Amino acid sequence: MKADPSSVDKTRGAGPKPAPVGRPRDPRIDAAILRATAELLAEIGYANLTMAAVAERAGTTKTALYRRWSSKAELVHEAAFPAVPSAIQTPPGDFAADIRAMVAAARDVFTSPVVRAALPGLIADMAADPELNRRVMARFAGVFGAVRERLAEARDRGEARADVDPDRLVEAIGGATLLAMLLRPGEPLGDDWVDQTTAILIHGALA
Amino acid sequence: MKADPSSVDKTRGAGPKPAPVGRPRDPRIDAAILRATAELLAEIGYANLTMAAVAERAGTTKTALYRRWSSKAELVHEAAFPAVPSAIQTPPGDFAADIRAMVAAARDVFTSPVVRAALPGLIADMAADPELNRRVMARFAGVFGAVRERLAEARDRGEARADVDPDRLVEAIGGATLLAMLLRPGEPLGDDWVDQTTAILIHGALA
Amino acid sequence: MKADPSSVDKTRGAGPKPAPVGRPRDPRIDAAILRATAELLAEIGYANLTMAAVAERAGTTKTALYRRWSSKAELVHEAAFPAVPSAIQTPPGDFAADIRAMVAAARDVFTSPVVRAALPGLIADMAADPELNRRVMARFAGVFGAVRERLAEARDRGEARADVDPDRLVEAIGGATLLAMLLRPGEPLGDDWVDQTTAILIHGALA
Amino acid sequence: MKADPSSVDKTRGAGPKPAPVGRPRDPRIDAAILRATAELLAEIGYANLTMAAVAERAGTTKTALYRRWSSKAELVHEAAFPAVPSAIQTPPGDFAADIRAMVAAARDVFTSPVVRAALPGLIADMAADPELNRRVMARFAGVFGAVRERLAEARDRGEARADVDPDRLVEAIGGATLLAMLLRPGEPLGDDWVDQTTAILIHGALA
DNA sequence: ATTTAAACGAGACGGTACGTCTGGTCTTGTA
DNA sequence: TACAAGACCAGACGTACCGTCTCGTTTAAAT
Repeated sequence: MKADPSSVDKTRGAGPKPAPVGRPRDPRIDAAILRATAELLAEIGYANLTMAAVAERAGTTKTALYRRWSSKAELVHEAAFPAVPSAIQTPPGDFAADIRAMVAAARDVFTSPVVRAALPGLIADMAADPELNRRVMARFAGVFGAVRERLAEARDRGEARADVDPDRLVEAIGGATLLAMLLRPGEPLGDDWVDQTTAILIHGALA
Repeated sequence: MKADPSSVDKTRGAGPKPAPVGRPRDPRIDAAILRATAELLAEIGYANLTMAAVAERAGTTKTALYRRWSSKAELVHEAAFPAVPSAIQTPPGDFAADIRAMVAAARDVFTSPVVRAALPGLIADMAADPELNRRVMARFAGVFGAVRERLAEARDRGEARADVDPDRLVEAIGGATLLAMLLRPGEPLGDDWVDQTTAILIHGALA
Repeated sequence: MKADPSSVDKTRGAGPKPAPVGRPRDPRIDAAILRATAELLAEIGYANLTMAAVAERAGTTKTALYRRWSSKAELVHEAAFPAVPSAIQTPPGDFAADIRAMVAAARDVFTSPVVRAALPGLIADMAADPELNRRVMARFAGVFGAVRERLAEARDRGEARADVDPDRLVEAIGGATLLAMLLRPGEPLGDDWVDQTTAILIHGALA
Repeated sequence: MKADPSSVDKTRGAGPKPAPVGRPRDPRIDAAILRATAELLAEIGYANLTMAAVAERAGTTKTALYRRWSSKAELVHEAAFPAVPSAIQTPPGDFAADIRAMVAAARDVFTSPVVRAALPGLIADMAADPELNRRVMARFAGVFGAVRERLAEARDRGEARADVDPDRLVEAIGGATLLAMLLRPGEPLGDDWVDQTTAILIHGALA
């Protein structure tokens, strides 16, 4: 569905020369479109965002948008997740701190104004378009890998329970954050929320 | 937003008599619409479902739909959640069993074909419409209350940790299930998935 | 290509009852669209006329236009030729006067501001769409018949040459007028033009 | 409007030397474009002809087209009328034969497959663009002059009626042919058509 | 041999109209 | 009053084409 994969794998070493022919795309237009999309998402939300409005605010035209992204969903997911943190920013050696950092990181990503505005609509589009689903998920591959890695290290140190499946852990962290965001439209998730959620994920609900 | 509350609480005793005048609604039409909506959701998904198509399959017209539901979202959420289990179906006294039952119940609700097809679109609409959000959430009030109740009982018995916030627990259970459903389009969530998720929520990730 | 033939043959006696069901079309909208089209043709010409602009001026929407006419060309031909004179307005018995009347009538039709603006574009569309061609020509069937009739009468009286083919006569009258209109953008065709053209058609160029 | 007049009057002696510097144009490209335009006109018509398609078939690019012709209409009129006969091919001294030759010449020009396909669209564009109108008409200046000349000679010999205006005669000949072509899409105009039309223009319709 | 200026292939760009689709409302005639 | 049917408003959709512009490359003539 991607109109042009070049923006994804610009420097994919498929050959010695990609031989770019014809007028090159204006990178300022790419940036202006993404910025306009992010602004409009925060201002009017996903449902009210139109390609024409994005084009107008970016100072370009619909044609230029569709040359780069094949649909509103493709554009939005790139504008909403320009960079997903692929590494956990805490020193290793303390698994409890790792989990808290993961929860906080998930909270930070999901409650940014742009993501809050984009994600519900994106979820709907992803459910209807497997290819889009795959592409969005690819953005989070780094996070998933980092969780998996920290969990393996903690297990080696004897810090983590052996029966904890990394995918289940990701689902629990990400799912709790996602649902909390959806249930509290407009309200932030404070550090106390992070603490409470972390407590359950670390010690469980049982005494 | 509800066009007519009568289909929800037909005999709400607000007064002595609502004085029904004119031709009464044909209840077969209500049923046909809901059935057509559920079928189409499973077949073509939320985004491709149109009110006109629902009307056609139900053998009626758009007018009849809008007389009963004020919007596509209102119709779909009623077709997708005809009945949400409001009580936990396990005998009390075993909090671990309670949690597993909750996870399994969430899994059962979220992975039914109709809910799978409807929920992503509903999430998008709910994010844009607080009133709809409120109405859908009301359907789950019973579940939330049940979780809260069981947790309180378990805490009284000393079975549950005192610092477990019931809202966080609901978010973790529902969120993990929701995200798992979204991440595995078309694939079921088996009993092993329930077991693994339950393990984390009961004992936590730490050794 | 006609979106709905009902506006053409509203009372075609195909059966005892057409049984009109559903909300009927608002005839004021038909009139407003045709009026807006004629106005815009005269103001900005065929090429610059857009369906959206017609809809806006008519106080309605594009949907309503396309429900009635399947394309810009279909709409314009109906707006440009609301009524083509189907009879010659001179007393019979003088074939020279008949021809002059025909030339003057052709001049009147072709040099009206709306027809002047519409015809060039219509000619282009007709060449690309045989069905449209047929429909436009049908509007002139009455004129053609009238010419044929007057010619036959004149021949019976011995006034007209026996070898004059009626189709050739129509082509000469209409063609000369059409070309004169095309060659003089914006300029009128006066009575002297009618006299000169009539002279050739009556007496020929030879002495 | 002409992008570059060089293709029309390459050696216009406006100055001592135009001093052609830089890479000269490839004349094979001029030819290929005109041939591709003529072919596509005959195949898909004026409305469906796009500059991109012409470029592709000619094995070149849009840039090369616009370097030579400033618009689709400019290109088409040059492809459709590569050469208009500027003189009448009959021996002088017989005005009736002159007229028949003019009618036949008009028929030959207007019914060639390329002109048939191009003219309706050109008429539309000419009506909207006076400059284009002027340029196309200039191609027919020779024909007009020839008619005028023959008419003057015939009048001097006493063969032609004195009140015949040459412009009216041109309009009658050209107009009748144009309209006949438009009214018979795809059908040829035979010699009998020429005879019948000539008869009216020579002797008139009156007995 | 080098410079220069324009032609060339390729394709992005702004602009604009197209005809379609959907959501949700309104207006008929009939039951 | 419900109902079937379908017209209505409003507005986004994605496509297509026009004519311009900007690259990097090639080709001749002038230096």
